[in-house]
Amino acid sequence: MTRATVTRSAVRADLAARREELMETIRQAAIAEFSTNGLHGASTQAIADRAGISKTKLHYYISSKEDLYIEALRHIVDVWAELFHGLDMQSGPEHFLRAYIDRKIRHALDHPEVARMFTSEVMRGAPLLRPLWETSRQATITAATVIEGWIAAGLIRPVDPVLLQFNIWALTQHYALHLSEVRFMLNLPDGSSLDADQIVDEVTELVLQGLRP
Amino acid sequence: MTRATVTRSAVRADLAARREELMETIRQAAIAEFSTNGLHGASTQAIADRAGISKTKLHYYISSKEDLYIEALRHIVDVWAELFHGLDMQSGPEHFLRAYIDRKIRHALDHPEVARMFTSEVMRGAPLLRPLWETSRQATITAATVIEGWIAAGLIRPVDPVLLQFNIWALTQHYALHLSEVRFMLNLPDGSSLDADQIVDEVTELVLQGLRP
Amino acid sequence: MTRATVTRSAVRADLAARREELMETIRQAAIAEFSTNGLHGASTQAIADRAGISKTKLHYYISSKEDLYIEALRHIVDVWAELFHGLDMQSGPEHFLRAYIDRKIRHALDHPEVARMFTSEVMRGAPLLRPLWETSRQATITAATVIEGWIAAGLIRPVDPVLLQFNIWALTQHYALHLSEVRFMLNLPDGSSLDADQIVDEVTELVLQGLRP
Amino acid sequence: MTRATVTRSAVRADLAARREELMETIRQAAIAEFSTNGLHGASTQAIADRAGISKTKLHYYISSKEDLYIEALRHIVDVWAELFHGLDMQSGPEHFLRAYIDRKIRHALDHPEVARMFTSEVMRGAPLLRPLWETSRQATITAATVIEGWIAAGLIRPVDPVLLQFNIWALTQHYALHLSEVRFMLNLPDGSSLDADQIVDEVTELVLQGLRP
DNA sequence: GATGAATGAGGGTTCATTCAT
DNA sequence: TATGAATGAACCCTCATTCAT
Repeated sequence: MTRATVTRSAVRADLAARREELMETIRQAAIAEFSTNGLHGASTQAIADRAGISKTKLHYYISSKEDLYIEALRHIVDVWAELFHGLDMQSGPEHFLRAYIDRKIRHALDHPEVARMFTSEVMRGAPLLRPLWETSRQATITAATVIEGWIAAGLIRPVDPVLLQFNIWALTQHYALHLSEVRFMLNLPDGSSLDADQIVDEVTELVLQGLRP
Repeated sequence: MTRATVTRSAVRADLAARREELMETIRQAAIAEFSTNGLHGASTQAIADRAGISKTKLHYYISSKEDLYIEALRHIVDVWAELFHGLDMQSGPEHFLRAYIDRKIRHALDHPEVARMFTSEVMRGAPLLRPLWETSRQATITAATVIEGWIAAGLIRPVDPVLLQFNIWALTQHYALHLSEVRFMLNLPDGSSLDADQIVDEVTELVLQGLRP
Repeated sequence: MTRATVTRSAVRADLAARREELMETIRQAAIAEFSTNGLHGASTQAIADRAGISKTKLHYYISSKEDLYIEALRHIVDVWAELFHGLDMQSGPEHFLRAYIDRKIRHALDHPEVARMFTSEVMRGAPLLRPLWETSRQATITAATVIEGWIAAGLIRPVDPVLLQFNIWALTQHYALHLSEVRFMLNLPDGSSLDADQIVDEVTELVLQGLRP
Repeated sequence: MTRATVTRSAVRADLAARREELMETIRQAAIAEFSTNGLHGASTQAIADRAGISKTKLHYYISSKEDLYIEALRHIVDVWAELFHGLDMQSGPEHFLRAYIDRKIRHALDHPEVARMFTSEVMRGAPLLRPLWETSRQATITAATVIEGWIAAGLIRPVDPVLLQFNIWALTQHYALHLSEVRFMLNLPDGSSLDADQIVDEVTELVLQGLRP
């Protein structure tokens, strides 16, 4: 390799890194805006402002608002899938559910915009999320089978294995979605964060006790 | 009263009735649009279309989009308050929770747009809902006191009385908010309705079992 | 009819008239712009300026730029069809062609933008004109039959009856399309009009002599 | 000359050739786009796409869109001048006109974009073509003198010598400009080519017969 | 010579709202 | 009460062009 080649490829790598960094900034800004105002309610101007760039520059990096929206959804789905990679349902209901609920609630409270954007899309009827959902459906079915195994083994009482998943999902997402309501009812100041430990505890106990055979 | 007076006041009453009827149509249209696209994403044109009137006529009957939004929120809060008027917490946890969960889930599944618009506003930080929330906060506190009584009486195991309310809220709202997701995961057709009986059962059992002392 | 009814319907008629007048103004402005810059090159701002209204107002009266363009094309096709309603091919080639060429050239020179917008669309491949062309095709076929009759009767020499129509079309449109070129080559000032009489004469003679059996 | 010099100048010549080749590609792409959408309607992006290069690269090779447009016009004018270099009007009207019409129509049908771009500019009023037109005007005047000689010699009937040129121009350009219309009226498929022989024949006969003394 | 990044101006169109009758 | 007309601001996005390397 000549020195020029080295330099050039180094420059190229640098450009790619810069670009990726900016794309990440844009994605975060987009998720924040979309989670607050929805696809139609969010403006590219607001996203650009939040990302600290001009609207023109934003449009240089995305192909369209809808595309950015879809890309963000895809990102969310990927991140959630990754979040539970290490968890093993074979370890039994108690161990698994403790770990799952813990991880899920903490992640939701750390990134409430993510949960909100997702729910916002689902509330619209999920027209743009649907193409990305097949994997989730498979995962749901697989999990249902395992849960049925738990029931058969007498580890938990008989429940509908799919509705159980929805119920846990509801409990673990709720605090991120309704942060403003929870804060208001608890008389907490606006920017304050909730007591994640306590929420994890309460939800975990409710579920585990609720499933006891 | 002269005959003319009678006639005139009858006409006036008729007009008022017509007006109220139209306002109700507009409110429903507004809730449907706001629940789908949020405050910023919903257009007065779309609301007018849904209500079957012209945009100009819509604006003749409302003072502004935001005002219509607030009015709809107020309506939602009122309806929910009314929904639980007959329920008596003094009847004990089991009886009360069975009735509450049943009524709440069925109402949510019958009017999913209502739950969605509410959550949409909450996810935004509830800027316009806050002024209407004081009553709810009082109700939450009152309910917490009753729950603490249940705990003291050994009717349920010790839990945080406010988080319990949130958890129940989460479980009873979730199916209305995430209808499209639930349908997708269960492979149900698009317009289909869920099995309310089953959901009520599963949620009720989870909560009651989860609270057993 | 009550007086109020009279007044109201009079007002409505007035509004309709105003509207039609404005639509005509807009159409003329549109044809002028489209003939100069084509569909893509013309801006709604320029059309609005030419019509003496704001861009917003223009968009209140049209549904889209493309729609306005199509509407203008339709108008052109209709006007041309009407232009030759009175002419009777049964009167024989000489009489008919004299009248046709005369009317066509004068109309083209009086409304050169019309001919230009049409040719502009045809040069693009006529994607938006095509749906409006079926009638013209039928008319071309009908005319071809009559011309074949002329040939059979020995009134004109044998020619291809469709190409003859194109050739006449070419000769009668050319001066409107290429006004600027003709003016330049003849050293005429910019706004000047051509000697229609002379052009009609020269073209007529060329065609009639050219067809002599 | 040293060997290094040879090499260097060879490289330079190669570069120049490459450059000229690319410029030709760009010019063709430009003519195609300008002929379809006009100066304002054509985008440098579309031209770059058609030329198979990036927009940035295109702008590296041209100074501006308008300049490219002018350069293309100049090219067209030059090509047309060259096209008739070999033709000698002194050979008399029949021989000359047969050759001219033949060459003109075939060239137009082979390069319809060229004829279209030219007419597009003329229809706009030829603002950018005018500076390139002086030579054409001289040629027109010269040709008119020759034609007047033909008339004086009784070779053709008396006609206006300039309008005759326009009429021939009209007939020989028309089929290239209105290809889509001709195809439609003749029910020919979209990409099909016309029967050049027949068109040349028909136009030639019309003109020669039309000029017979 | 070549290329990714950037930009101010402008593209068509819709917005919530007000005006005029 | 009701409605067509009108509007300034904002919408998403593309434009021709320049910058920086």
